[in-house]
Amino acid sequence: MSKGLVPGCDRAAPQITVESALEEAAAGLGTEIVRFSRLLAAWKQRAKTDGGAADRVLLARLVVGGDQRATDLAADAFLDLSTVSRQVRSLVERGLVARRPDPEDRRGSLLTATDAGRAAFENYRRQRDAELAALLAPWSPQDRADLIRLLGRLNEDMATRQHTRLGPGGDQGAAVEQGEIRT
Amino acid sequence: MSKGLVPGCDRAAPQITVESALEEAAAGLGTEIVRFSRLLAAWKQRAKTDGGAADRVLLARLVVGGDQRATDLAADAFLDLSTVSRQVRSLVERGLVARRPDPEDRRGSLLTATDAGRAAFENYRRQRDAELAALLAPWSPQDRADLIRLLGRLNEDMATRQHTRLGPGGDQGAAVEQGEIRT
DNA sequence: GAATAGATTGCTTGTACCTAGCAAGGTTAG
DNA sequence: CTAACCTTGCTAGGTACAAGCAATCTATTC
Repeated sequence: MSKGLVPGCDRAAPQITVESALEEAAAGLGTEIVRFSRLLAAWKQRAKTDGGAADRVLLARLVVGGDQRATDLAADAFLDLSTVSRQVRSLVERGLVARRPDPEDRRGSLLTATDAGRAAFENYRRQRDAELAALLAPWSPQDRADLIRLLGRLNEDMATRQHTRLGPGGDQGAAVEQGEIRT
Repeated sequence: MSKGLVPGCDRAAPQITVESALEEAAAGLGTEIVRFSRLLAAWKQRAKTDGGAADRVLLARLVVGGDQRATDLAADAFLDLSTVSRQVRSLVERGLVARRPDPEDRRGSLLTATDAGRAAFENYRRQRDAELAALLAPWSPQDRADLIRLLGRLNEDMATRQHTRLGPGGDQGAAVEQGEIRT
């Protein structure tokens, strides 16, 4: 298609090829993402009985990321602060998370995963990883590595867009470089 | 896990290396999947205002998969039939889906996407793909293709496990052969 | 330098909505 | 009659938005 360089439209031909390839890729990725989303929902539903569900993400952030304030958790998980507040209360009531006064700011508190919380998280993660390992077992090491790398990059890019949309939220690892969004 | 793991060889290292590599990959993938899940939820939340939310999946199935009964939709989406029933009612009330008596079984009805439903779905998909295209624009064609391919394979494997887990009486056949379908 | 009014930040609570499953019903088919 | 298909009532969970309280910061004034 892009070979015939007709004098009248030679400029547009390569452009169109590149763009249509991009659109095709976007459509394909969209298909896979929707499908993946459905599968994830079903998986969550199935794994709901053996413990809480949504607050696991917050617990995980506390275990692997260290003590944090609720605001940081909310920004990290793309959740409203009020939602995090409730989830944290539930976690505290179940003894998985403890509140501790922030020595630097007595308005809020620092959240810590208790030993029980760490154990619960490890238990959950072990089971999850076992299932994933069974899934990945027949894969080639190359494919495994590629999937993780590319999904990681997709996450990075999506998070950047999300944060850009929501404004500057707390962020720990990824240096999001967007201009100041004052006003 | 407890496979052969033959000791005594001059180098048992490769076995161990293989297993630990698999576990490491599973852990890495788990991390990325959890993160991706949160990002997807946030994205859905943000896109909630411009139309329905969850019933889009059912509408999509009807558009790309043709007329179906509610039971088939439920099996395909891993949802309870009652949930599908309600969502279908909503879709019908909004004029996106029409009921039509099944000529072969008057107990239920066949569901069809109306023209408005098709238009709504196309509109949604166009917008979704535009966002994804913007996201993928800086990617190399190789990375794009790889991500789609690997995510597709992950979906295949997960769907297989899901179906086998739900038992053979469930919904075999519906979600298996959707080669060219784009949802 | 101290006091303090106003703005900002951190979190909680009230409310409403959406999604989902389970259980109990109707209705039709075989 | 029994089984298949669908609907409806109830319940539960997760989430956002708005409103509000408490602690801190900033700036102005004396």
